[in-house]
Amino acid sequence: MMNFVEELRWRGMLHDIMPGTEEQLNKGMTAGYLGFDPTSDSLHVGSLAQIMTLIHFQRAGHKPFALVGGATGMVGDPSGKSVERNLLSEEVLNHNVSGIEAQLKRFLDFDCGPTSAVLVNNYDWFKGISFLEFIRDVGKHITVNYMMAKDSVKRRLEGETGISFTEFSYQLVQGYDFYYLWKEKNCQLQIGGSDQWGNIVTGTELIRRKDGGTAFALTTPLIKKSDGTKFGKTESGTIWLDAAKTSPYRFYQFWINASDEDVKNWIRIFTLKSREEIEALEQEHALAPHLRILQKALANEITTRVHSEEALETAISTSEFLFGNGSLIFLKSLSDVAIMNVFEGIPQFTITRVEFSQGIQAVDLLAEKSAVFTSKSEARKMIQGGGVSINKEKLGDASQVISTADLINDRYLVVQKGKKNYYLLIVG
RNA sequence: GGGGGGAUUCCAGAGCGGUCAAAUGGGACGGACUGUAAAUCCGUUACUUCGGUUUCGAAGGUUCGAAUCCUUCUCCCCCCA
Repeated sequence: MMNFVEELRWRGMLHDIMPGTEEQLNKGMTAGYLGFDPTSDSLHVGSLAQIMTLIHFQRAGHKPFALVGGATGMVGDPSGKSVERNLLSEEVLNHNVSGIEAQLKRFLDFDCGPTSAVLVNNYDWFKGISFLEFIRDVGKHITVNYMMAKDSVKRRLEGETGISFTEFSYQLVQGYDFYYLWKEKNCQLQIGGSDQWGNIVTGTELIRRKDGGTAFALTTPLIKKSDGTKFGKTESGTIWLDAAKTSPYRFYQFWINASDEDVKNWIRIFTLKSREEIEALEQEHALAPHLRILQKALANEITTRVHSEEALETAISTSEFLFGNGSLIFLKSLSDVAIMNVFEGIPQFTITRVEFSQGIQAVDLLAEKSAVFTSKSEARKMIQGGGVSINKEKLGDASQVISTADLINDRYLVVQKGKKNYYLLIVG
């Protein structure tokens, strides 16, 4: 059985750990939990690091609880926030909780005997607790002085905007989660991101003061990018785990585009590859960096885990088609639905078949019938500059006539403005 | 209230009667190179049926001809009260 803490340590996934935690884990199977915030109906690549932590936890022979914050989500965690958050409606929250639960089920093993993962929603135990009960049974054990000393609270007290009682009490609510799971499920460890340390410690403190019990804490570092920008975001937005929000192709591209510097950290965090495997890959990568061996290894494993083997293959062939010398044969082999998938998020224009049937000059097609270009001269200039391709073939002449014979699957035309700007023209 | 300066094509900023669709720099976009990177180099950067057409704060005027001269208006900035 592997040593969980040691595993996190070499992967660079350990930020802070409470004394005694490692000893407890080495004693034998320990139950631990990690909470997910239902601020959206899907998890994103940022949450993926937490999921990986739980996967390692289970692989190390421990019992993971994945908690979805149906209750805490109603309150709002002030950690890392400089202003008061907007409350989500119950309806949205329920929707988000079920979306996240469905995703979490993919990653952990829920049927493997004693170390089976368990999914819990803190709303289940909070819904029965009255306000008076809570402030008598929980609030009594923690002083306001203690709560105010927390960084997340302190910063808000010093700031201009202040903090509502609701967000102020958040740490108690999360602290009670830990107490409840400790008491009812023998859950002795809470894992979280480094910003959660304060909240977790309130939990261990509550367990100590209320029942004289011992519980442990472990946090993972914030994932950084070498260029200083935020991890998990691109120009086009957050990278979600939900295929409907971020297509597997985009997801795959996100990892493929990792810089050499970042990929060395990320491959440790987001894959289950062993130290030896990773070091071997790194050596191979160093010999031929342009092959992007590390990025590919990372993207392949993670796309398969989050989506599927088939999704990965489509993502690879899509990437080859769009960036490499991928051929039209790939596109021609796809169904209409699959084509729409490949071109998801790419500007599309529809042209009537009548207009198209007698043939159309390239300039008119691109500037008049579609909005690839805003004017004909612009289109003409770029064609002359060698910057426009139709169906992967460079357009040599602006007056070239495009007709039905050029269509892919008798419906589509793939237009490229420069290398990276794709447009899909659909003849309908 | 008095005096002065300015408004130019995405931005900054030249031009001061024809040779100006307007220098130059930046940005953006394309090409080459490359690792779907950075740097570098090259090109494009009002519209067009390639004949022309509409642009230089707005409206008028002078002139064969105006971004450039005159008048009025609008808006900015500075100095003195």
